[in-house]
Amino acid sequence: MPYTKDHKKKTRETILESAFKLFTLKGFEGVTVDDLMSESGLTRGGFYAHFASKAELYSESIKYAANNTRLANLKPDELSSKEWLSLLLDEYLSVEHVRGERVCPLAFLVADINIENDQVNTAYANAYQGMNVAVMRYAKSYLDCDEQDILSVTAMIIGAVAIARKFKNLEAIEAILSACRREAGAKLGGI
Amino acid sequence: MPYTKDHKKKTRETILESAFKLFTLKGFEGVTVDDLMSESGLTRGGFYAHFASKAELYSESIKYAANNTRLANLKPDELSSKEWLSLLLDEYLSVEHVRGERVCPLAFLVADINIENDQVNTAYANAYQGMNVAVMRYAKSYLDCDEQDILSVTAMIIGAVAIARKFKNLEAIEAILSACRREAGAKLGGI
DNA sequence: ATTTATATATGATAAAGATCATATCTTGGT
DNA sequence: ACCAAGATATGATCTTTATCATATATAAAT
Repeated sequence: MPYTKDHKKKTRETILESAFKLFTLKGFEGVTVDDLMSESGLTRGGFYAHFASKAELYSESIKYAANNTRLANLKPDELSSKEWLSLLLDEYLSVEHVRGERVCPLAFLVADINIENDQVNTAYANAYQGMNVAVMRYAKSYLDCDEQDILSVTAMIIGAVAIARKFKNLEAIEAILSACRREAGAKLGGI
Repeated sequence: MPYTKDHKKKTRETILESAFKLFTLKGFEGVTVDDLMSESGLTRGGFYAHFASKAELYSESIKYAANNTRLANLKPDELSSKEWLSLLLDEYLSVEHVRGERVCPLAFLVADINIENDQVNTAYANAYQGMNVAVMRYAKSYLDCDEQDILSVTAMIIGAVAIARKFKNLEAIEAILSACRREAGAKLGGI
């Protein structure tokens, strides 16, 4: 038995992290298998030992990222509901997020266009639903709101970040972000 | 002088329309020059007589579409401000829109990923600003609102449509659309 | 009808990139 | 130290596609 027991699993996760980073920044077609493996310190040869195809990696990386956000994995009671939501909005609607320093696939891949690929779209749709469930849970704890309120907030913040990325002008970016920060905060009980 | 005077201009517009349709449905990388020209009833040969590159066509098609929407070109007084905005929201947040039967490039191309291409991003950013100016003009006529209100509404409806496209389930699509329809209507003075 | 500038089509080129077949390396167990 | 299973690298292959060079078609003006 060569290599340590979970060496391959570790490598797989390294690739998933590279994939998440590169795909969110450049999109499915903007990244080659060579790029992905270089980013992981490897070469293209081993790739197919880990994933059946580039498309499979793409959808897996969305799932992986959705399950590994800091905010989704806080210890219970580490933050109050209001603090959690407030932090979410602050981080989501930040210039750093738009610049890609830490990213959410929902905003970055919202229209990366492999529309025909069910696997990918389903991964996206599930991640979006997951986000709404999380937000809803926190919001319900102190606010009288329904599912529609939450959907409209998440659509807005995802839209805001995706749109803001198109701008080079920092003022324009900040205008979009702060507008949506204000509205989303108001909608979530004045946070 | 062969061909009628504006034959080439007409052809150019035909290509722009095909480009708009195909790019919005399939994204930049999802469409080949052959596809574009076939859709226009032509072949790839003539393409470079009209556009310097595929990327140039892409940004031109965004501009073209932004200037040729029905709602942007209504005769003055054909609709009241409230009617105009209400129609915008209804059409924007419709299942038909999500299905691609008539599309807005802002929602469909929001993250089509040629991030590095300034020409393309600038065309997008300008189209977005144009949309906000139009919405603002109508809203201001009967409502006390600021630029932030408008930005948050446009970010929301663009985000909603882009996200909804990822879903196959009609109920999920309608849930997102109607949630945002309600919020956007409320934000714009209860339309 | 012929000419000819203009527009379009056909075929070639060349590069990129996903995937695969084969070779080589790694390291836990002996 | 050595072996072998497991992991990774190297070097094709084959397809797709943007772009270009060249040939052909079109129709306004004569």
